[in-house]
Amino acid sequence: MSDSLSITLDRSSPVPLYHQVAQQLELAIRQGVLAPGDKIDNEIALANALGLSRPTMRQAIQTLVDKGMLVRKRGVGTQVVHGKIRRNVELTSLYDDLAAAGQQQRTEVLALQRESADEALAAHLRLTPGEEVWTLHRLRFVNDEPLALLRNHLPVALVDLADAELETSGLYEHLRRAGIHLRVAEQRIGAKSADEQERELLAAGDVPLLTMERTAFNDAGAVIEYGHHVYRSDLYAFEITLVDR
Amino acid sequence: MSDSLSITLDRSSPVPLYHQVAQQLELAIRQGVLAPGDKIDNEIALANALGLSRPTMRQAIQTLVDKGMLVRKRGVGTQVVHGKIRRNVELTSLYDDLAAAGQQQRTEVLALQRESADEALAAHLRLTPGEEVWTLHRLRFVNDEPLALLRNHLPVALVDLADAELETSGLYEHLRRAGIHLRVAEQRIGAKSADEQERELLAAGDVPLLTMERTAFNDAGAVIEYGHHVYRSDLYAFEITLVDR
DNA sequence: GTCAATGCTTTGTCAGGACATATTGACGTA
DNA sequence: TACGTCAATATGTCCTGACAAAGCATTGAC
Repeated sequence: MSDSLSITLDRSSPVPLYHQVAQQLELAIRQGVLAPGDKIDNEIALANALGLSRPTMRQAIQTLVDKGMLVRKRGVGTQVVHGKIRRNVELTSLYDDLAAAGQQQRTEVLALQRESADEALAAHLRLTPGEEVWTLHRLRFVNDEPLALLRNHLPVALVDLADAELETSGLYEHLRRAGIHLRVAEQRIGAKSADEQERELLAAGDVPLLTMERTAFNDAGAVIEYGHHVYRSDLYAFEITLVDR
Repeated sequence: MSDSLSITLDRSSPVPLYHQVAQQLELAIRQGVLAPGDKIDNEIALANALGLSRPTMRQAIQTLVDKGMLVRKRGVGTQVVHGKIRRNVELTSLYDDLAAAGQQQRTEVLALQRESADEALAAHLRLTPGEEVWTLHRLRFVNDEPLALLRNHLPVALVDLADAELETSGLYEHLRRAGIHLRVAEQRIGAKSADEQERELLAAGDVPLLTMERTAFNDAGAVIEYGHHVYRSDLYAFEITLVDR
Protein backbone atom coordinates (compact mmCIF):
# COMPACT_ATOMS: atom_id res chain seq x y z
CA MET A 1 0.00 0.00 0.00
CA SER A 2 0.87 3.66 0.02
CA ASP A 3 2.94 3.69 -3.10
CA SER A 4 2.22 7.34 -3.64
CA LEU A 5 5.90 7.90 -3.18
CA SER A 6 7.49 9.06 -6.38
CA ILE A 7 11.05 8.05 -7.02
CA THR A 8 12.95 9.58 -9.89
CA LEU A 9 16.08 8.08 -11.33
CA ASP A 10 18.89 9.78 -13.18
CA ARG A 11 20.77 7.19 -15.16
CA SER A 12 23.33 9.70 -16.34
CA SER A 13 24.27 10.57 -12.76
CA PRO A 14 27.43 9.09 -11.30
CA VAL A 15 25.42 8.25 -8.19
CA PRO A 16 24.59 4.54 -8.30
CA LEU A 17 20.97 3.71 -9.00
CA TYR A 18 20.53 1.68 -5.83
CA HIS A 19 21.80 4.64 -3.85
CA GLN A 20 19.40 7.04 -5.53
CA VAL A 21 16.54 4.75 -4.63
CA ALA A 22 17.74 4.26 -1.06
CA GLN A 23 18.14 7.99 -0.49
CA GLN A 24 14.66 8.80 -1.73
CA LEU A 25 13.14 5.96 0.25
CA GLU A 26 14.91 7.11 3.39
CA LEU A 27 13.72 10.66 2.83
CA ALA A 28 10.16 9.44 2.42
CA ILE A 29 10.40 7.56 5.70
CA ARG A 30 12.03 10.41 7.60
CA GLN A 31 9.42 12.84 6.32
CA GLY A 32 6.59 10.54 7.27
CA VAL A 33 5.36 9.84 3.75
CA LEU A 34 5.95 6.24 4.76
CA ALA A 35 5.00 5.76 8.38
CA PRO A 36 6.02 2.92 10.71
CA GLY A 37 3.77 -0.04 9.97
CA ASP A 38 3.31 0.79 6.30
CA LYS A 39 4.09 -1.98 3.87
CA ILE A 40 5.97 -1.15 0.71
CA ASP A 41 5.40 -2.91 -2.58
CA ASN A 42 7.26 -6.11 -3.20
CA GLU A 43 10.70 -6.03 -4.73
CA ILE A 44 9.69 -7.20 -8.16
CA ALA A 45 6.86 -4.72 -8.55
CA LEU A 46 9.07 -1.87 -7.38
CA ALA A 47 11.88 -2.93 -9.67
CA ASN A 48 9.52 -3.06 -12.63
CA ALA A 49 7.94 0.27 -11.78
CA LEU A 50 11.36 1.91 -11.76
CA GLY A 51 12.77 -0.03 -14.69
CA LEU A 52 15.40 -1.69 -12.51
CA SER A 53 16.48 -5.26 -12.02
CA ARG A 54 15.50 -7.03 -8.86
CA PRO A 55 19.06 -7.23 -7.44
CA THR A 56 19.43 -3.47 -7.74
CA MET A 57 16.11 -2.88 -6.01
CA ARG A 58 17.09 -5.36 -3.32
CA GLN A 59 20.36 -3.56 -2.76
CA ALA A 60 18.51 -0.29 -2.24
CA ILE A 61 16.14 -1.83 0.27
CA GLN A 62 18.98 -3.64 2.01
CA THR A 63 20.77 -0.42 2.92
CA LEU A 64 17.67 0.76 4.76
CA VAL A 65 17.24 -2.62 6.40
CA ASP A 66 20.82 -2.32 7.67
CA LYS A 67 19.98 1.08 9.10
CA GLY A 68 17.07 -0.41 10.99
CA MET A 69 14.42 1.58 9.15
CA LEU A 70 12.88 -1.34 7.22
CA VAL A 71 12.23 -4.97 8.07
CA ARG A 72 11.77 -7.75 5.56
CA LYS A 73 9.83 -10.94 6.20
CA ARG A 74 9.94 -13.80 3.81
CA GLY A 75 6.55 -14.59 2.41
CA VAL A 76 5.11 -11.43 3.88
CA GLY A 77 6.76 -8.31 2.57
CA THR A 78 8.76 -5.30 3.63
CA GLN A 79 7.60 -2.93 6.33
CA VAL A 80 8.67 0.39 7.77
CA VAL A 81 9.54 0.01 11.43
CA HIS A 82 11.48 3.05 12.46
CA GLY A 83 11.59 6.63 11.41
CA LYS A 84 14.38 8.32 13.25
CA ILE A 85 17.75 6.65 13.24
CA ARG A 86 20.88 8.18 14.59
CA ARG A 87 24.09 8.30 12.62
CA ASN A 88 26.65 5.80 13.71
CA VAL A 89 30.23 6.95 14.14
CA GLU A 90 30.76 9.56 16.83
CA LEU A 91 27.92 7.94 18.74
CA THR A 92 26.62 11.42 18.68
CA SER A 93 28.49 14.43 17.48
CA LEU A 94 28.22 16.99 20.20
CA TYR A 95 28.53 19.87 17.80
CA ASP A 96 25.91 18.66 15.33
CA ASP A 97 23.49 17.59 18.04
CA LEU A 98 23.57 20.95 19.71
CA ALA A 99 23.23 22.74 16.41
CA ALA A 100 20.25 20.57 15.48
CA ALA A 101 18.61 21.31 18.81
CA GLY A 102 18.94 24.99 18.10
CA GLN A 103 21.14 25.54 21.11
CA GLN A 104 23.50 28.44 21.06
CA GLN A 105 27.00 27.07 21.43
CA ARG A 106 30.54 28.36 21.56
CA THR A 107 33.94 26.69 21.58
CA GLU A 108 37.05 28.04 23.19
CA VAL A 109 40.42 26.65 22.09
CA LEU A 110 42.52 26.36 25.22
CA ALA A 111 45.55 24.89 23.51
CA LEU A 112 46.65 23.85 20.04
CA GLN A 113 50.24 22.81 19.66
CA ARG A 114 52.62 20.34 18.08
CA GLU A 115 54.62 18.22 20.43
CA SER A 116 56.35 14.90 20.50
CA ALA A 117 54.36 12.00 21.84
CA ASP A 118 55.29 10.48 25.15
CA GLU A 119 55.04 6.78 25.65
CA ALA A 120 51.42 6.61 26.73
CA LEU A 121 50.17 8.84 23.94
CA ALA A 122 52.25 7.04 21.33
CA ALA A 123 50.65 3.80 22.41
CA HIS A 124 47.17 5.25 21.96
CA LEU A 125 48.00 6.57 18.49
CA ARG A 126 50.09 3.53 17.57
CA LEU A 127 53.14 5.64 16.91
CA THR A 128 56.66 5.35 18.23
CA PRO A 129 57.44 7.67 21.15
CA GLY A 130 58.90 10.95 19.96
CA GLU A 131 56.83 11.29 16.81
CA GLU A 132 55.06 14.59 16.45
CA VAL A 133 51.40 14.94 17.29
CA TRP A 134 48.83 17.69 17.55
CA THR A 135 47.46 18.32 21.00
CA LEU A 136 44.14 20.12 21.10
CA HIS A 137 42.27 21.22 24.18
CA ARG A 138 38.87 22.81 23.82
CA LEU A 139 36.15 23.97 26.14
CA ARG A 140 32.63 23.91 24.80
CA PHE A 141 29.82 26.11 26.07
CA VAL A 142 26.09 25.87 25.59
CA ASN A 143 24.01 28.91 26.39
CA ASP A 144 27.19 30.35 27.91
CA GLU A 145 27.46 27.48 30.35
CA PRO A 146 30.55 25.26 30.16
CA LEU A 147 29.46 21.80 29.05
CA ALA A 148 32.49 19.77 28.08
CA LEU A 149 36.25 19.69 28.15
CA LEU A 150 37.54 18.10 24.98
CA ARG A 151 41.12 16.84 24.74
CA ASN A 152 42.28 15.38 21.41
CA HIS A 153 45.51 14.12 19.93
CA LEU A 154 46.19 13.53 16.22
CA PRO A 155 49.31 12.41 14.36
CA VAL A 156 50.92 15.32 12.51
CA ALA A 157 51.73 13.06 9.60
CA LEU A 158 48.09 12.42 8.76
CA VAL A 159 46.28 15.62 9.64
CA ASP A 160 46.96 19.33 9.51
CA LEU A 161 45.27 21.47 12.11
CA ALA A 162 47.24 24.65 11.47
CA ASP A 163 44.43 26.37 9.62
CA ALA A 164 41.52 24.60 11.20
CA GLU A 165 38.68 26.84 12.27
CA LEU A 166 38.10 25.02 15.48
CA GLU A 167 36.25 27.82 17.21
CA THR A 168 33.44 27.86 14.70
CA SER A 169 33.08 24.24 13.65
CA GLY A 170 33.70 20.75 14.93
CA LEU A 171 36.91 18.77 14.68
CA TYR A 172 35.19 16.02 12.75
CA GLU A 173 33.84 18.51 10.26
CA HIS A 174 37.38 19.73 9.65
CA LEU A 175 38.53 16.16 9.06
CA ARG A 176 35.71 15.55 6.62
CA ARG A 177 36.58 18.68 4.69
CA ALA A 178 40.20 17.54 4.56
CA GLY A 179 39.01 14.37 2.88
CA ILE A 180 39.67 12.16 5.88
CA HIS A 181 37.07 9.47 6.30
CA LEU A 182 36.68 7.87 9.69
CA ARG A 183 35.68 4.27 9.30
CA VAL A 184 35.92 2.62 12.70
CA ALA A 185 35.96 4.03 16.20
CA GLU A 186 36.51 2.36 19.55
CA GLN A 187 34.87 4.13 22.42
CA ARG A 188 34.80 3.75 26.14
CA ILE A 189 32.25 5.62 28.20
CA GLY A 190 32.54 5.94 31.94
CA ALA A 191 32.02 8.35 34.81
CA LYS A 192 34.23 10.02 37.37
CA SER A 193 34.33 12.84 39.86
CA ALA A 194 35.81 16.11 38.67
CA ASP A 195 39.39 16.86 39.55
CA GLU A 196 40.47 20.34 40.49
CA GLN A 197 41.16 21.56 36.95
CA GLU A 198 37.93 20.13 35.61
CA ARG A 199 35.92 21.60 38.44
CA GLU A 200 37.41 24.98 37.70
CA LEU A 201 36.93 24.89 33.93
CA LEU A 202 33.49 23.33 33.92
CA ALA A 203 32.21 25.18 36.97
CA ALA A 204 30.67 21.96 38.15
CA GLY A 205 30.41 21.85 41.91
CA ASP A 206 29.79 18.26 42.83
CA VAL A 207 28.32 17.17 39.51
CA PRO A 208 29.71 13.82 38.37
CA LEU A 209 31.41 13.88 34.99
CA LEU A 210 30.70 11.63 32.06
CA THR A 211 33.92 10.52 30.39
CA MET A 212 34.45 9.40 26.83
CA GLU A 213 37.64 7.96 25.46
CA ARG A 214 37.82 7.33 21.74
CA THR A 215 40.27 6.04 19.18
CA ALA A 216 39.23 6.62 15.57
CA PHE A 217 40.63 4.81 12.53
CA ASN A 218 40.52 5.63 8.83
CA ASP A 219 39.87 3.24 5.97
CA ALA A 220 43.42 1.94 6.06
CA GLY A 221 43.22 1.11 9.74
CA ALA A 222 45.55 3.93 10.76
CA VAL A 223 44.77 5.87 13.93
CA ILE A 224 43.53 9.33 13.07
CA GLU A 225 42.56 10.58 16.47
CA TYR A 226 42.65 9.78 20.13
CA GLY A 227 40.45 11.82 22.40
CA HIS A 228 39.45 11.83 26.01
CA HIS A 229 36.56 14.09 26.88
CA VAL A 230 34.61 14.91 29.99
CA TYR A 231 31.03 16.20 30.07
CA ARG A 232 28.87 17.66 32.79
CA SER A 233 26.38 14.89 33.41
CA ASP A 234 23.63 17.30 34.39
CA LEU A 235 23.73 18.82 30.92
CA TYR A 236 24.61 15.96 28.63
CA ALA A 237 24.13 12.27 27.91
CA PHE A 238 25.07 9.99 25.04
CA GLU A 239 22.29 8.75 22.83
CA ILE A 240 22.62 6.06 20.25
CA THR A 241 20.48 3.80 18.14
CA LEU A 242 21.85 0.31 17.71
CA VAL A 243 20.86 -2.10 14.97
CA ASP A 244 21.45 -5.80 15.20
CA ARG A 245 21.96 -7.77 12.02
CA MET B 1 49.18 -13.34 0.19
CA SER B 2 48.52 -15.67 3.07
CA ASP B 3 45.84 -17.78 1.50
CA SER B 4 46.72 -20.67 3.74
CA LEU B 5 43.27 -20.32 5.22
CA SER B 6 41.18 -23.34 4.49
CA ILE B 7 37.49 -22.81 4.05
CA THR B 8 35.19 -25.77 3.83
CA LEU B 9 31.70 -25.60 2.43
CA ASP B 10 28.73 -27.82 3.11
CA ARG B 11 26.26 -27.41 0.30
CA SER B 12 23.76 -29.70 1.97
CA SER B 13 23.65 -27.50 5.05
CA PRO B 14 20.73 -25.12 5.50
CA VAL B 15 23.27 -22.45 6.40
CA PRO B 16 23.71 -20.21 3.36
CA LEU B 17 27.01 -20.53 1.56
CA TYR B 18 27.90 -16.86 1.91
CA HIS B 19 27.35 -17.17 5.63
CA GLN B 20 29.56 -20.23 5.91
CA VAL B 21 32.34 -18.34 4.15
CA ALA B 22 31.86 -15.21 6.25
CA GLN B 23 31.94 -17.16 9.49
CA GLN B 24 35.15 -18.96 8.63
CA LEU B 25 36.77 -15.77 7.40
CA GLU B 26 35.80 -13.99 10.59
CA LEU B 27 37.20 -16.82 12.66
CA ALA B 28 40.47 -16.69 10.76
CA ILE B 29 40.74 -12.97 11.44
CA ARG B 30 39.82 -13.22 15.10
CA GLN B 31 42.31 -16.04 15.60
CA GLY B 32 45.05 -14.09 13.86
CA VAL B 33 45.46 -16.41 10.89
CA LEU B 34 44.73 -13.26 8.93
CA ALA B 35 46.37 -10.31 10.64
CA PRO B 36 45.59 -6.61 10.14
CA GLY B 37 47.34 -5.46 7.00
CA ASP B 38 47.11 -8.82 5.25
CA LYS B 39 45.58 -8.76 1.82
CA ILE B 40 43.18 -11.52 0.87
CA ASP B 41 42.88 -12.91 -2.65
CA ASN B 42 40.62 -11.12 -5.06
CA GLU B 43 36.97 -11.99 -5.25
CA ILE B 44 37.15 -13.90 -8.48
CA ALA B 45 40.05 -16.10 -7.39
CA LEU B 46 38.41 -16.83 -4.06
CA ALA B 47 35.12 -17.61 -5.72
CA ASN B 48 36.78 -20.00 -8.14
CA ALA B 49 38.80 -21.67 -5.41
CA LEU B 50 35.63 -22.36 -3.46
CA GLY B 51 33.48 -23.19 -6.44
CA LEU B 52 31.23 -20.21 -5.82
CA SER B 53 29.96 -17.42 -7.99
CA ARG B 54 31.39 -13.97 -7.58
CA PRO B 55 28.20 -12.42 -6.12
CA THR B 56 28.10 -15.06 -3.40
CA MET B 57 31.74 -14.46 -2.54
CA ARG B 58 31.11 -10.73 -2.54
CA GLN B 59 28.20 -11.15 -0.16
CA ALA B 60 30.42 -13.06 2.25
CA ILE B 61 33.11 -10.38 2.16
CA GLN B 62 30.53 -7.64 2.46
CA THR B 63 29.29 -8.87 5.82
CA LEU B 64 32.80 -8.56 7.22
CA VAL B 65 33.24 -5.16 5.61
CA ASP B 66 30.05 -4.06 7.35
CA LYS B 67 31.48 -5.28 10.63
CA GLY B 68 34.57 -3.17 10.10
CA MET B 69 36.97 -6.10 9.89
CA LEU B 70 37.78 -5.79 6.19
CA VAL B 71 38.24 -2.86 3.84
CA ARG B 72 37.88 -3.00 0.08
CA LYS B 73 39.59 -0.65 -2.35
CA ARG B 74 38.73 -0.63 -6.00
CA GLY B 75 41.71 -1.51 -8.14
CA VAL B 76 43.69 -2.57 -5.09
CA GLY B 77 42.08 -5.42 -3.25
CA THR B 78 40.67 -6.36 0.11
CA GLN B 79 42.58 -5.95 3.33
CA VAL B 80 42.17 -6.93 6.95
CA VAL B 81 42.04 -3.82 9.13
CA HIS B 82 40.66 -4.88 12.45
CA GLY B 83 40.70 -8.00 14.49
CA LYS B 84 38.51 -7.52 17.50
CA ILE B 85 35.08 -6.14 16.91
CA ARG B 86 32.46 -5.91 19.55
CA ARG B 87 28.94 -7.13 19.04
CA ASN B 88 26.41 -4.45 18.39
CA VAL B 89 23.15 -4.58 20.24
CA GLU B 90 23.43 -4.26 24.01
CA LEU B 91 26.49 -2.08 23.41
CA THR B 92 28.08 -4.62 25.60
CA SER B 93 26.30 -7.35 27.46
CA LEU B 94 27.39 -7.11 31.03
CA TYR B 95 26.85 -10.76 31.69
CA ASP B 96 28.72 -12.03 28.64
CA ASP B 97 31.56 -9.58 29.09
CA LEU B 98 32.19 -10.58 32.64
CA ALA B 99 31.97 -14.24 31.76
CA ALA B 100 34.46 -13.75 28.94
CA ALA B 101 36.84 -11.97 31.26
CA GLY B 102 36.72 -14.94 33.58
CA GLN B 103 35.28 -12.88 36.38
CA GLN B 104 33.26 -14.64 38.99
CA GLN B 105 29.81 -13.12 38.97
CA ARG B 106 26.52 -13.54 40.73
CA THR B 107 23.07 -12.08 40.23
CA GLU B 108 20.50 -11.51 42.94
CA VAL B 109 16.88 -11.05 41.92
CA LEU B 110 15.47 -8.37 44.19
CA ALA B 111 12.03 -8.34 42.65
CA LEU B 112 10.11 -10.06 39.91
CA GLN B 113 6.43 -9.28 39.67
CA ARG B 114 3.56 -8.56 37.37
CA GLU B 115 1.91 -5.20 37.75
CA SER B 116 -0.07 -2.76 35.73
CA ALA B 117 1.86 -0.02 34.05
CA ASP B 118 1.54 3.53 35.29
CA GLU B 119 1.51 6.37 32.84
CA ALA B 120 5.28 6.92 32.64
CA LEU B 121 6.09 3.26 32.18
CA ALA B 122 3.33 2.76 29.64
CA ALA B 123 4.82 5.59 27.60
CA HIS B 124 8.23 3.94 27.63
CA LEU B 125 6.80 0.60 26.54
CA ARG B 126 4.29 2.18 24.16
CA LEU B 127 1.37 0.57 25.93
CA THR B 128 -1.79 2.06 27.33
CA PRO B 129 -1.70 2.69 31.09
CA GLY B 130 -3.05 -0.24 33.05
CA GLU B 131 -1.69 -2.98 30.81
CA GLU B 132 0.26 -5.64 32.61
CA VAL B 133 4.04 -5.62 32.61
CA TRP B 134 6.85 -7.51 34.25
CA THR B 135 9.00 -5.55 36.64
CA LEU B 136 12.42 -7.01 37.32
CA HIS B 137 15.00 -5.68 39.73
CA ARG B 138 18.38 -7.35 39.92
CA LEU B 139 21.64 -6.69 41.69
CA ARG B 140 24.77 -7.97 40.02
CA PHE B 141 27.98 -8.81 41.86
CA VAL B 142 31.48 -9.36 40.57
CA ASN B 143 33.97 -11.02 42.87
CA ASP B 144 31.33 -10.57 45.59
CA GLU B 145 31.32 -6.83 45.11
CA PRO B 146 28.07 -5.16 44.02
CA LEU B 147 28.57 -3.74 40.56
CA ALA B 148 25.23 -2.79 39.07
CA LEU B 149 21.58 -2.32 39.86
CA LEU B 150 19.46 -3.45 36.94
CA ARG B 151 15.82 -2.44 36.61
CA ASN B 152 13.83 -3.77 33.66
CA HIS B 153 10.26 -3.69 32.45
CA LEU B 154 8.75 -5.94 29.78
CA PRO B 155 5.20 -6.23 28.44
CA VAL B 156 3.51 -9.40 29.71
CA ALA B 157 1.89 -9.94 26.34
CA LEU B 158 5.19 -10.46 24.55
CA VAL B 159 7.43 -12.15 27.09
CA ASP B 160 7.09 -14.69 29.85
CA LEU B 161 9.51 -14.40 32.74
CA ALA B 162 7.72 -16.81 35.08
CA ASP B 163 10.23 -19.60 34.57
CA ALA B 164 13.24 -17.51 33.66
CA GLU B 165 16.43 -18.52 35.39
CA LEU B 166 17.53 -15.00 35.99
CA GLU B 167 19.97 -15.80 38.76
CA THR B 168 22.17 -17.94 36.57
CA SER B 169 21.93 -16.32 33.17
CA GLY B 170 21.26 -12.96 31.58
CA LEU B 171 17.91 -11.50 30.64
CA TYR B 172 18.93 -11.22 26.99
CA GLU B 173 19.92 -14.87 26.92
CA HIS B 174 16.47 -15.78 28.20
CA LEU B 175 14.88 -13.69 25.46
CA ARG B 176 17.03 -15.33 22.81
CA ARG B 177 16.07 -18.77 24.05
CA ALA B 178 12.42 -17.75 23.91
CA GLY B 179 12.91 -16.96 20.26
CA ILE B 180 12.72 -13.20 20.71
CA HIS B 181 15.09 -11.33 18.46
CA LEU B 182 16.04 -7.79 19.41
CA ARG B 183 16.59 -5.77 16.29
CA VAL B 184 16.91 -2.14 17.29
CA ALA B 185 17.76 -0.51 20.61
CA GLU B 186 17.79 3.10 21.65
CA GLN B 187 20.18 3.84 24.45
CA ARG B 188 21.03 6.81 26.57
CA ILE B 189 24.13 6.80 28.74
CA GLY B 190 24.69 9.35 31.45
CA ALA B 191 26.03 9.78 34.95
CA LYS B 192 24.59 10.75 38.30
CA SER B 193 25.29 10.68 42.00
CA ALA B 194 23.92 7.75 43.94
CA ASP B 195 20.70 8.24 45.83
CA GLU B 196 20.17 6.67 49.23
CA GLN B 197 18.87 3.33 47.98
CA GLU B 198 21.59 2.99 45.37
CA ARG B 199 24.28 3.87 47.86
CA GLU B 200 22.99 1.20 50.16
CA LEU B 201 22.66 -1.54 47.56
CA LEU B 202 25.84 -0.81 45.67
CA ALA B 203 27.93 0.04 48.73
CA ALA B 204 29.37 2.92 46.81
CA GLY B 205 30.41 5.72 49.10
CA ASP B 206 30.86 8.75 46.93
CA VAL B 207 31.48 6.92 43.68
CA PRO B 208 29.57 8.48 40.76
CA LEU B 209 27.20 6.13 39.00
CA LEU B 210 27.04 5.42 35.31
CA THR B 211 23.45 5.26 34.08
CA MET B 212 22.06 3.46 31.07
CA GLU B 213 18.52 3.75 29.82
CA ARG B 214 17.48 1.47 27.00
CA THR B 215 14.43 0.71 24.92
CA ALA B 216 14.71 -2.42 22.79
CA PHE B 217 12.52 -3.28 19.82
CA ASN B 218 11.91 -6.55 18.01
CA ASP B 219 11.70 -7.14 14.27
CA ALA B 220 8.16 -5.85 14.14
CA GLY B 221 9.06 -2.60 15.86
CA ALA B 222 7.25 -3.51 19.08
CA VAL B 223 8.90 -2.58 22.37
CA ILE B 224 10.24 -5.67 24.10
CA GLU B 225 12.04 -4.13 27.00
CA TYR B 226 12.66 -0.90 28.81
CA GLY B 227 15.49 -0.82 31.30
CA HIS B 228 17.26 1.70 33.42
CA HIS B 229 20.46 0.54 35.01
CA VAL B 230 23.11 2.07 37.21
CA TYR B 231 26.73 0.94 37.44
CA ARG B 232 29.56 1.73 39.82
CA SER B 233 31.86 3.80 37.64
CA ASP B 234 34.99 2.65 39.45
CA LEU B 235 34.28 -0.91 38.34
CA TYR B 236 32.66 -0.57 34.96
CA ALA B 237 32.61 1.35 31.68
CA PHE B 238 30.84 0.87 28.36
CA GLU B 239 32.95 -0.17 25.44
CA ILE B 240 31.80 -0.20 21.86
CA THR B 241 33.21 -0.42 18.38
CA LEU B 242 31.44 1.74 15.84
CA VAL B 243 31.58 1.25 12.10
CA ASP B 244 30.71 3.95 9.62
CA ARG B 245 29.40 2.94 6.23
C1' DG C 1 65.86 11.21 -15.93
C1' DT C 2 61.20 12.88 -15.60
C1' DC C 3 56.58 12.79 -16.68
C1' DA C 4 52.60 11.52 -19.16
C1' DA C 5 50.05 7.93 -21.53
C1' DT C 6 48.60 3.31 -21.48
C1' DG C 7 47.22 -1.11 -20.00
C1' DC C 8 46.30 -4.42 -16.31
C1' DT C 9 44.15 -5.66 -12.05
C1' DT C 10 40.45 -5.37 -8.88
C1' DT C 11 36.34 -3.89 -7.03
C1' DG C 12 31.75 -1.43 -8.16
C1' DT C 13 27.42 -1.52 -10.52
C1' DC C 14 23.68 -3.60 -13.08
C1' DA C 15 20.95 -7.08 -15.63
C1' DG C 16 18.21 -11.36 -15.92
C1' DG C 17 17.07 -15.87 -14.51
C1' DA C 18 16.27 -20.03 -11.53
C1' DC C 19 15.01 -22.40 -7.59
C1' DA C 20 14.32 -22.60 -2.33
C1' DT C 21 11.69 -21.49 1.66
C1' DA C 22 8.71 -19.12 4.97
C1' DT C 23 4.01 -17.24 5.56
C1' DT C 24 -0.62 -16.72 4.91
C1' DG C 25 -5.09 -17.76 3.67
C1' DA C 26 -8.33 -20.54 1.12
C1' DC C 27 -10.08 -24.90 0.52
C1' DG C 28 -11.50 -29.45 1.46
C1' DT C 29 -12.24 -33.20 4.53
C1' DA C 30 -13.07 -35.65 8.84
C1' DT D 1 -16.21 -26.96 13.76
C1' DA D 2 -11.53 -28.31 13.61
C1' DC D 3 -7.72 -29.72 11.31
C1' DG D 4 -4.59 -30.58 7.62
C1' DT D 5 -3.33 -29.66 2.78
C1' DC D 6 -2.27 -26.85 -0.90
C1' DA D 7 -1.59 -22.84 -3.64
C1' DA D 8 -0.30 -18.05 -3.92
C1' DT D 9 2.98 -14.66 -2.58
C1' DA D 10 7.10 -12.60 -1.13
C1' DT D 11 11.72 -12.71 0.23
C1' DG D 12 16.22 -15.63 0.43
C1' DT D 13 19.87 -17.74 -2.02
C1' DC D 14 22.73 -18.59 -5.96
C1' DC D 15 24.20 -18.45 -10.69
C1' DT D 16 26.09 -16.30 -15.22
C1' DG D 17 27.38 -12.43 -17.69
C1' DA D 18 28.77 -7.73 -18.80
C1' DC D 19 30.65 -3.23 -18.51
C1' DA D 20 32.39 0.86 -15.60
C1' DA D 21 35.69 3.05 -12.78
C1' DA D 22 39.60 3.50 -9.74
C1' DG D 23 44.58 2.37 -8.58
C1' DC D 24 48.86 0.96 -9.78
C1' DA D 25 52.68 -0.23 -12.46
C1' DT D 26 54.82 -0.36 -16.64
C1' DT D 27 56.03 1.63 -20.83
C1' DG D 28 57.26 5.14 -23.85
C1' DA D 29 58.26 9.85 -25.35
C1' DC D 30 60.63 13.93 -24.61
